[in-house]
Parts: sequence; C-alpha cells; structure tokens
Amino acid sequence: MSIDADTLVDWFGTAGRDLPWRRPDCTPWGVLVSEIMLQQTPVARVLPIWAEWLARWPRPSAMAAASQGEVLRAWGRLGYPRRALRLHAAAGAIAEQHGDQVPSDVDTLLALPGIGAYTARAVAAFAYGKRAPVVDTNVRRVVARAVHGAGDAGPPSTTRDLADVEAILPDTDRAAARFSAALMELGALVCTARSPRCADCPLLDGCAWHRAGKPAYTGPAKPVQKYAGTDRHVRGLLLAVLRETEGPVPKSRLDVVWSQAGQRDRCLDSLLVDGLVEQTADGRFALPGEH
DNA sequence: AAAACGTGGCT
DNA sequence: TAGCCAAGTTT
Repeated sequence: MSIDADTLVDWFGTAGRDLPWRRPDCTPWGVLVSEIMLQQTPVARVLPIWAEWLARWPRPSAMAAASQGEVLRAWGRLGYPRRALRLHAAAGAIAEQHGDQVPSDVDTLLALPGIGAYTARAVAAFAYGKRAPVVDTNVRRVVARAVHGAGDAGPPSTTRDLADVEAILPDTDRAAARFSAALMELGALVCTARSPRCADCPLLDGCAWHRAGKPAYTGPAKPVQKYAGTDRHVRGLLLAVLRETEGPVPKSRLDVVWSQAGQRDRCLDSLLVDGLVEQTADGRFALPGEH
C-alpha cells in the first residue's frame, strides 16, 4: 500500500501554507536557517526570528562575521541554543570551504555541525529540488498511518525510516521534493499527533489506518520529558540572564536564579563546557565572544 | 541506544 | 493542571 502522490500534491497546492522559506525567491541559506530553527520548535515561533535573521545575515559569511554572543542573543527564546552555536559554526564552514554557498550534496551537508539525517535531506530537497527521503516526525507519523495502518510511528530508526520513505518517493527530483513537502504539511495540518482531522484528509480513501478502523497505537510509550527543576530548566534561566544583560555579569547575578547551589554550579559549568558561556579574566560570566 | 538538550502553547 | 507536543542532533 502506498500514497497517491498526485492527490497529496494537489492538496498541498491548495491547502499548504505560504511560508517564507517555501517561496521561490528564498535562498538555500534561508532554507537551511529555517530547518535548524524548526527543529523541535513550532512554526509560529520561528517565523519572526527567521525574518530577522535573514535580513541581518543574508549570507553565511555575514553570520560568520558575527560573534557567537550576538547570534545567541538573536536566537532569543527559541530554545536549544546550541543550535544557534552550531549554525554559526556551519555558516563559517560554508563561507570558508564552500564559497559561501550552502552545499546541495547530502553527504557534504551531513558533515556540517548541527545538520543530521533530516536536515541534510530537507535542504537537498527543499533548497535544491533534489530527490531525497525527508523524514521528520510528521512524515514518520503519516507513513505509519497511511501506509502501515498503525496509530502512530514506533521508535525512530534512521535506516528503516529512510528506506520506508525512499520506497514511496516519486521518481523524479522535482516530484519527490514536492511530495516530501506535501507529506510533511499533511502531518502538520491534518494527520496530527493528537486529534487527526481525517475528515479533511486527501488520502482518506487509501489510508491503511482508516481502513483498519483506526486502531490505537500499541507500541512503546514515548518517554515523557520533564522540564521543571531539571538542569535544562536551570541552564535556561542562567542563559536568560546573560542574554538580557549588556556585558559580563558577576556570579552573584547568576546565583539568584536558582536556590540549589550544587545544581546551579553544575549547570553553569556545563554551559561553559558547551561553549554557551565564557568566563572573563576577572571571573565574571558572559555570552561567548562578547567581552 | 538511550538520554540530554529549551521553551511555550494547547488540551 | 499536568502532560503532551513542536520540521532533531549529538554523545
């Protein structure tokens, strides 16, 4: 059982969102920036930051010329700030090793920091119109339902997931790229995780899950991510202080964000190790490259 | 392979 | 309200 590509792509043409990184005039660099920002982050929160970034840093070399701290500050509250650091590093590599042009080859993209199996293929497909299996959480869910008749995707397995999607990808570059964008969009708008809108689904007739009576997902439960009180929480609080402050701050400014000294110090240390924070010669703390 | 890694909106 | 969820990558 497969997916009717024409039906899906037709639906995408009418129901797909007009996102700026999908417009014909968007550069490969714009696509790459969007893909990094969209990792684990909703479109609505990415939209304004993406626009700021592309206006401020229209090419990789422009971003590479900024300091890490500037980039982290511009990242704001998008979350997972190591993405910003890695994108900055990728921009430097692209500027210096690839003539300021985002690579179009999957393996070359994979060699860049912060670019994994999904992002490399997303850039190849969406920025360069290449045929490559683009597998994100939306695609995994749609394929699990429409093709396999399961309520949801099981635990990810890059090799198997790529093969699954490769098998249903249209033959030509152009058609495959369009198909991938449409598949993702269907997962984002219709075949959603919580309450799928099957009544609006263009694939309903051929959907294995629908045909099977929409059985509930039976696989292993996804591990719940705690946040309150975790190191991630504390690191976020620490970084927020540095983001909102002009220059270096004394440790006392950081100490007030969390009462447990042990956890607080451990988190500050991990931020230093990760390169998200730097210590000045006089012992104060700052975003990297900003003193 | 499992766990760490931010943040905020929605149900 | 507490938990679920959002275009993943790295170690």
